[in-house]
Amino acid sequence: MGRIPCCEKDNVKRGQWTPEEDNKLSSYIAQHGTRNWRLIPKNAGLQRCGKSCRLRWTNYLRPDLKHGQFSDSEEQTIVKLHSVFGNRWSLIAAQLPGRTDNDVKNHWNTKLKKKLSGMGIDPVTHKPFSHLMAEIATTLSPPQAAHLAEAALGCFKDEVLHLLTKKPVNYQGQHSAATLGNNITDYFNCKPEEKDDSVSKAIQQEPEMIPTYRPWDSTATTSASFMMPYSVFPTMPGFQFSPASPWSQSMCTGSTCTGTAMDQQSHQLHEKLEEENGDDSEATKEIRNLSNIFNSDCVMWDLPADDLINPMV
DNA sequence: AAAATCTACAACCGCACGAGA
DNA sequence: GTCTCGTGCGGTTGTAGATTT
Repeated sequence: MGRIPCCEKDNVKRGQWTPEEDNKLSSYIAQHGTRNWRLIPKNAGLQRCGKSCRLRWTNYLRPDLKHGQFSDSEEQTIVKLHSVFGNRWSLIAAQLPGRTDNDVKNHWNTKLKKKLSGMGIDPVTHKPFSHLMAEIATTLSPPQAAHLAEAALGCFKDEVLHLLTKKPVNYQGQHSAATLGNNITDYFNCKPEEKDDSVSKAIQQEPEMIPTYRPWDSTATTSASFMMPYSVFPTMPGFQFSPASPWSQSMCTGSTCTGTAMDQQSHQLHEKLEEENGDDSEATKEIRNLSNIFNSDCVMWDLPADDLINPMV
């Protein structure tokens, strides 16, 4: 025997709320409050389930709710808190005045999750994909690790193509990230039967390039040029993970991350970009944006307790 | 201009839990 | 202790509008 339903489903309206229904509900609650949701639709003259009324009120009609786009600081807060609490939307929303758990959840699922993925960060663990792969790879034999790397490459295909095509990489070096980018593009474009060899060839052709390339190097022009290699090829022979890419400064929780050194690198990168491209260039803005969103104080344990609107357990 | 696809967000569903009888 | 009820919560679905093809 299950629970009795909260209302008779045959007699209730479902779907979008009309302005008239909103008015009825709002004016009833203004007069009588929100006690006993089961009785509210009946007394307010609404053919709605009490639960539906409660959701409409809490997620949309409440006068203290904030409608509209999330600010950068709100997004930062969500990412910070999600890295600690996971999908505890109500906990996260409690720190954002005027936002509901539904708002936060929707924003996460539609925007922030993709944003993190596009930056090479696993939205579940908040670690760079490269760290996760490196961790997994330590338990695998070299052939298995190579297969894993290629499988991951396939997963990142869209993001990689976006990064590589959004801003043309313009670097005149034989051993460049751009060269690697071309090899990656070749990999995606080649026939399936050729793919087994293409990645390893790409790496073998540029073995000394990957560990020595630095984003603040004067030949670097875009974020795409250095984000890719570090995020996709950590398990490749001769490759050492560098925490220099913007997102790694805050989001990586591994032992390889050293905040002070990375702050300096980040600062150098900003200066370099501004010097080369101008303060308002798209590339500079993009780097600054990425760094600002996930700067070094973005981890939850760096948040001063006083900053929290509602105390956490 | 029309169809297809994508995006954002509102709404629903079912489960869990606490309070009170 | 247990049953019912009200509510909170997170996952999922539906859909309107925007964008792309």
